[in-house]
Amino acid sequence: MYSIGKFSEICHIPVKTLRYYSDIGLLKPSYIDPVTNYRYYDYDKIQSLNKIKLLKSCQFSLAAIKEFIESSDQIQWKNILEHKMDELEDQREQISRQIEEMHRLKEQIEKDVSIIPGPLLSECFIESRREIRSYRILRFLLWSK
Amino acid sequence: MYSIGKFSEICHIPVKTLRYYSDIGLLKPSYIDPVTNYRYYDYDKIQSLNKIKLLKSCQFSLAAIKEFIESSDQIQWKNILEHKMDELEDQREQISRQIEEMHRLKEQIEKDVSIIPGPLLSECFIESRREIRSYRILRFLLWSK
DNA sequence: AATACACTAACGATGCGTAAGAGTCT
DNA sequence: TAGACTCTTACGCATCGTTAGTGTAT
Repeated sequence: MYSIGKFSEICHIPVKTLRYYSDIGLLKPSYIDPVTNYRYYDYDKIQSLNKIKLLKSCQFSLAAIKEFIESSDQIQWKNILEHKMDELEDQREQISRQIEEMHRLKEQIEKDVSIIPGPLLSECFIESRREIRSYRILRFLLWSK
Repeated sequence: MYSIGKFSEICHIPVKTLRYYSDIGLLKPSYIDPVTNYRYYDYDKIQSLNKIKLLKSCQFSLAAIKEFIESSDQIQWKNILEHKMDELEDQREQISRQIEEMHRLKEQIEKDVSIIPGPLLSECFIESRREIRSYRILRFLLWSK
């Protein structure tokens, strides 16, 4: 049985996090002293925590992780993993698009920092209801007060 | 001058968001009726909002966006963009790693769902202080109660 | 007795969504 | 006057970090 501090050390996880997991019922201590309320963790809680850390590293929410642990429906697992993988791939694509956008923006800014063109406001207005495409306008948006 | 509802429509942004931006001083209404507290927005606030949306789409926090708008130091901009791009690239890499991990995990689960090996607890313990590499153990962690 | 360790309670951060209840515009 | 619109206040979410004040183990 480890005190919360020892267990925290062993698992490389903040004490506060352990207390939080205890509070939300995600990882309950093996024993809680009824007098002092001190939390104590058994050896096999280490693997429970590892499971949580693994799922967290795959971006599952604590609520989802809790569900998984409580109901270990084997067929669900595959679906869940696949769904999460799709999500992650979407995220990756989106980030790629953001990076591209920033590249273009940076190039524009590097090319002529000094010139601040004044596009028609109506143009801005139109752009506001579509995707923003013109980097002349982008730059304007960024540099105008 | 647009009411908050009209402005929200024009800019395709929730009313609540506008109120929030107003509260934190990110996008102040052009005029606030001192009696009713109704917010009214001028035409040129559209571009201000576009600027915010652009920066938000690049994952800048509202606090950061506020700083940018308030202090338009031209040289800073390049650094900020570059720094943010690095951040985004790190994020993308991390997601890629997560996807890979999940692929392997899924394969393992598909290969033999029924077999739940029991690795030594000491092995788990060792793994807990390094990166988790063994997918035999991973699977164990996932499937054990 | 000193010191490290543990406890609870509560606020902070991020960016709004979602009521609830009341006043205002047209 | 009805109905749509707007206001403020406050809780909720996710995951802890960070005090603050107090009790406990060694």
